[in-house]
Order: sequence, then structure tokens, then C-alpha cells
Amino acid sequence: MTFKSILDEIENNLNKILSDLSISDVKFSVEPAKPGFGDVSSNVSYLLAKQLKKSPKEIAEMISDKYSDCTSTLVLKSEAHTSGYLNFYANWDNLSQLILSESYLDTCGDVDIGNDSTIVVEHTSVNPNKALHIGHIRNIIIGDTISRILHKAKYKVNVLNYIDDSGLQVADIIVGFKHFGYDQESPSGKKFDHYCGDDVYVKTTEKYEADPNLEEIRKNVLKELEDGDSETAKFADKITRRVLAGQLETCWNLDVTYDCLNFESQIVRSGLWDKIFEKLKEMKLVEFENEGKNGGCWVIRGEGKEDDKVIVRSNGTATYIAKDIPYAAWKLGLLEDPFNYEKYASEQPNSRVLWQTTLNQTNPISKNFTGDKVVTVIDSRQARLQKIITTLMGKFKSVPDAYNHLGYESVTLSSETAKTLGLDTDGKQAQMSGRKGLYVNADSVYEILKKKTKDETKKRHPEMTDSEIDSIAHYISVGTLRYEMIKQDLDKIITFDLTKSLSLEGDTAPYIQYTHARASRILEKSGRIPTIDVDFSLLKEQSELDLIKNIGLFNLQVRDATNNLSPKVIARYCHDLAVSFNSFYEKSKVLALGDIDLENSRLCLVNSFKIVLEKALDLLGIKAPDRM
RNA sequence: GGGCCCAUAGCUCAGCAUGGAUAGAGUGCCGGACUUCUAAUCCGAUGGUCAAGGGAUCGAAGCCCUUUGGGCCCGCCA
Repeated sequence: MTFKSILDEIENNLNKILSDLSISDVKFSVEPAKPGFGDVSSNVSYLLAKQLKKSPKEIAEMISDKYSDCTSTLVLKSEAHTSGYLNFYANWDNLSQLILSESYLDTCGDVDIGNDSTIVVEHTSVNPNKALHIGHIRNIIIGDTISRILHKAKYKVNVLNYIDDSGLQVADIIVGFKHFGYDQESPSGKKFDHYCGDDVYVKTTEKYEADPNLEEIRKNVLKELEDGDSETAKFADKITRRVLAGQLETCWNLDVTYDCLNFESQIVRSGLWDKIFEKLKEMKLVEFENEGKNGGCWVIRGEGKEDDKVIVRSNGTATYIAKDIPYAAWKLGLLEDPFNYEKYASEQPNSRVLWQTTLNQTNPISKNFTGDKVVTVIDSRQARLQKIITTLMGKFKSVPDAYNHLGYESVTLSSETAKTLGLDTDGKQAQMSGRKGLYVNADSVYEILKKKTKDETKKRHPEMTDSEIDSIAHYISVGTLRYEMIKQDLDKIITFDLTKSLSLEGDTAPYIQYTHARASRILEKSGRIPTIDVDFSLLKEQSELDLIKNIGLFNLQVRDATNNLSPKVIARYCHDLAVSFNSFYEKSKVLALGDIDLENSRLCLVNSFKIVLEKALDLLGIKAPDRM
């Protein structure tokens, strides 16, 4: 157990006191205290003020008085603050031992919320016609971080990447290759995904604007794509898989991996749509429109004043959202699985096996990548469509929160950065656009960071080999990028600026990683293996206790992050942990104290910090080097 | 016309779910700390009508309503 132990102890005792007073059903808080107000605080006296017709202060004094009769192993004393708050002071000898011992266990930070049920997390899902840009990276990092957190909260997580390989965007580059004569090989040194996005896609779409007649070619290509046996479809399959390979390389470099790739073209050809369409008709969730503007279409009725949504056109073809419905149902395991599975050709950098769907019937392997619950990470511009899907899934599954749309605001470019791309926005931030070529590639952001961190590391450690420097620079670059994408709340727009967003100081990953390097260095220099068999009562400086308290809050933070699907909670926790370590580092020396017992106690604390920080950073997909 | 989101220090953001103490960080500006376990650090100073107005409450940055400013979405496109 951790800091939660003392919270539980206090809550239990308070409940006993209340029940002796014949009071029940009061939902008081018991929380870690703000600095300067002891270790734990409760607002219980405020909530009783009306009922007992006394001031919060009087009640706090009364409860504090009774509290001294309670059995407590972790609380030293309680105190009524003049404000009315009830504050508690911990018995740190006991609590430190509890928290630091726990931190050495593999299970440290675990919370059991998922109870081993399965949950699907779908993220990335970028059209395979271009390289990933910084906006996609927000999606990917949110999805990957949430997956890691849910895993820590005892969910069995299936991570999916949906490959929309049959849409208009793919058709566009195919038009470029087949009709505008773009070479099928990228110019030397350029990744194929970059080539397709920067050159083929952007320039092909430019041509449509110049000559509207070209739209006809585009429509034909799109049509041919839907027929899996067509020459065009086979060609497109080859191209999109090469683009996908480039995209995955970017993801893997950022330590993002998946369990399964789902191809839209296969969903389209699997016949899942027909099945779900029948079901929708049976359940009367879709209606046929005989007249009006949607005459001849099947529609889903809008709620309230919202417009109806067409899902089958009057020509009988399904719309975009219609393709999402069978996929959503499939993810929840509501449909018989039409797919077989095969391993993806390349291996992921960690040991995780990557599967992909196939309709190929030879050597059929069946797998199950569905979940009791689903989290779909898509930016909030799609909130409306996702709400329709959520409502439908709620009716299918009869569990209201089975399907979750995890929305987030988009990444825009600062006016300065937009200007470097040739767009004058008059001081305003700019929306990125793949079609217009207005974006910052993820790979190039990584390269800029890598160069910067390499130079910086080299300056600090002239003695290091190139490969050591390279490895450190890699971890810092990935950390910086990931942290930047996750530290703000999901509903805040991130304005990306090529200069300002790549800082290595202040509230950044390197700040946190640096504390890890400091801790590692102390342990290394001590020449000792830290143990938990130390005298915890020697740790009594405020900076030591603050650090211990923060270490003990890990599982509470994981719980919070899980319940709110909020990755930034863990980012903030890592930062808080680092701040408290830096404060400890400044105030309490560890080595050469001439007091071996105190040294050992502090070494134990340093080691405990290092272990927990590594675990917390791991939830963010960030590794911390031992030296930097 | 309808819907979603945002507004807190010069700038970027926490805090809001679950109301309660003195509204916190980073950054910027100014001033300090490297002979020390790594200065990608630390300490200090500066900086706030919590967009505005109203309501319910003993108590509001937080809850309710209205208004203003900004962003996004609303196709038989994907």
C-alpha cells in the first residue's frame, strides 16, 4: 500500500466518529494536504456545519478531540485549523517504510480498475497517402499513452490502427501515379511516405483546382478502388502498404506499437456492412426517406434540432460514416469476425507481435482483438459523427459507456512557423492541411530535436562515444516530443512553433529526465546497492518527506488518469515528482556525509524515486537515460 | 440557423469532474547560486477585476442562466 493507506485509515476513523454521532451519508473528502497544512486534510467539518448548527472550526476541534482516541498507526496527530479544515500529520517513520517498501515492488503503481477485462484502443488511423505530421503525432501519443495507462490499470488492451486505404485521399495519389506520371520511386534520400505526401498528393490536388475536368478521373479511380480485383486496387494496395511502412517507422521510432492493423478495404469487402445494415433496419435505427431533400436515402434521425444523417445514398452506396458503423460494432465484438490474421512483415522494435487482418483463406489464423469496451482516439472535429456511433453502439451493447470517443483539439501552426512554410497568416495561427502541403512532418521535428540534443550532450560529455551520445539524444528527443503532445489537457489547442515548442528547459521531458540522471549518478557513485533495510526515521527533512509523499501518490495518479482517460495527469505527476526530487537534491546531500546510516536511508529514497519515476515515465512512453 | 469547445499572471498552461484554507507552475524580465552527488538545475523578485453580468449557497475560478470574444463542426465528400 501507499499514501492511500493513510487516507484510508483517516477515512475509516472519521466514519467511526461520525457513526458514534449518529451521522451518516456525508461524503467528505480526505486528501493529500496543500503545503503548510500538514499531510492530509479533510473538509468534513464544513459539511456538518448546518446539521450540527456549529461553526466548521468548532466541529473540527470536536472531531480532532475525538480523533485522539482512535487507533492509528500512520497518523501522529490531528489539528483543527482556524479555517475549519481538519488537518492530519503523518507518522512518517511508519509511512515512509510503507511507501518506500512498496516502491521496490513490480506492482508499484498498479490499480485494479479493469479487472482483466479487455479494452480496445484505436489510434493513429492516418490515410496511407502521406507522412505523419505533428498533428497526427498528438493523436498517436495520446492513444499510446492511454493504452499504457489502461494496461497499468489492469485492462487487457488491444491497440488497433485503422488503415483507411480505400478513400479519396488514396485515390488522389493513385491518380498522380497513374495519370500524371509521377515516378513510383522517391528521389534518393527521401522516405516514400514523405514523397507521396509532399509531392504526389499536394501537386495532384493542385491540378484538380486548375482543371475541374480531372475530377472525372478521380471518381473513376475511387470506384475502381472499391473493387478489390481491379488492377487499380492492386496497384493502390502496393503503394499504400509502402506508405504505411514509412508511417509505422515514424511511430516505432517514438516507441509506439500496435497489436493489429485493420484495413478499411477489407472491411468494405468483408460484407460486414450488409449485416449491420440489416440489424439497423431490424432495430428501426435507420429509416428510409420517401421524399424531401433526402428522398430515396436511408437516414439516421438527428436528435433534437440536429439534421438527419444520410448513411445510404439514393444510388444505394454507403456513405463515409456508414463504413465506421460495422467497424465500431466489430471492435465491440458484436459481429462474427470475417477476418483471418497474419503477422505483419516487419517486426516492431519491442517484442510485441503486430498482426494484420486478411481476407485470404489459406492458412487461416483466427485471433480476437475486440474488447468489452472501446476507446477511439479521434480529434474533436469528428465529435458529431462519433456521437452518432456512440449512441448506436449504446443501443447494440446495452452498456452505455462501452464505446468511448476520446476527442482532443487539433494542433495548429504558429504564424511564425506558418510563415516559414510560405503562408502569411497576418499574425494568426494556421490550421494544418495535408492537401495544401501546410504541415510540419513528424520525422523532421524529430531530426531537429535530435540535432539539438546531440550538440547539447556532446558539449556536456566530450568523453562519450558517438553511439552513447546518439542513444541519449534519441531518448531525450522522443521524450521531448511525447511530453509536449501530452502535457496539456485534451481540450486545449496546441500551437506548434518550430522554435518555442522544442525547448529543453522548464516544464519539459529533459527536465524530468535530468532528475533521473542525477539520481542514477548518486547511486553509481555510492558504489553500494541500496536496500530497503534502513532506518526510515532518519528521513525527516521536509524535502525528504515531500519526495516520499509524491512517490506514494503514484497509484492514486494512475487511478485518476484511468478514470478520466486523461494522460496529462501522469505527465503532471512525473513533473511534480521531478520537482520534489530537485528540491531534495538541493537540500539534502546523500554521499560523503560521514554518517553511514543516514547515507543508506537517503540512498534507499533515491533508488525508490528512480524506480517510481521510471515506471511513471514508462506510462508516457518516455525512457530516462542514466547520464545526460 | 443548430451543435461542440475555449477564455485564469506579458505569453503558454495547472486548478474546475467531487464548491471550502493563502488561486499555482513554466516562460519572459530583474537579481543571486557551479572548488560541491551533473547548473538541461536551484533560490529570490516582479507579475492576477480567474472574460463580463446575474443567480442559487454560510461560502464560487469551479455549479446554473445570460452576454461578449475566439476556435471548430453541421454534404447523397472522406
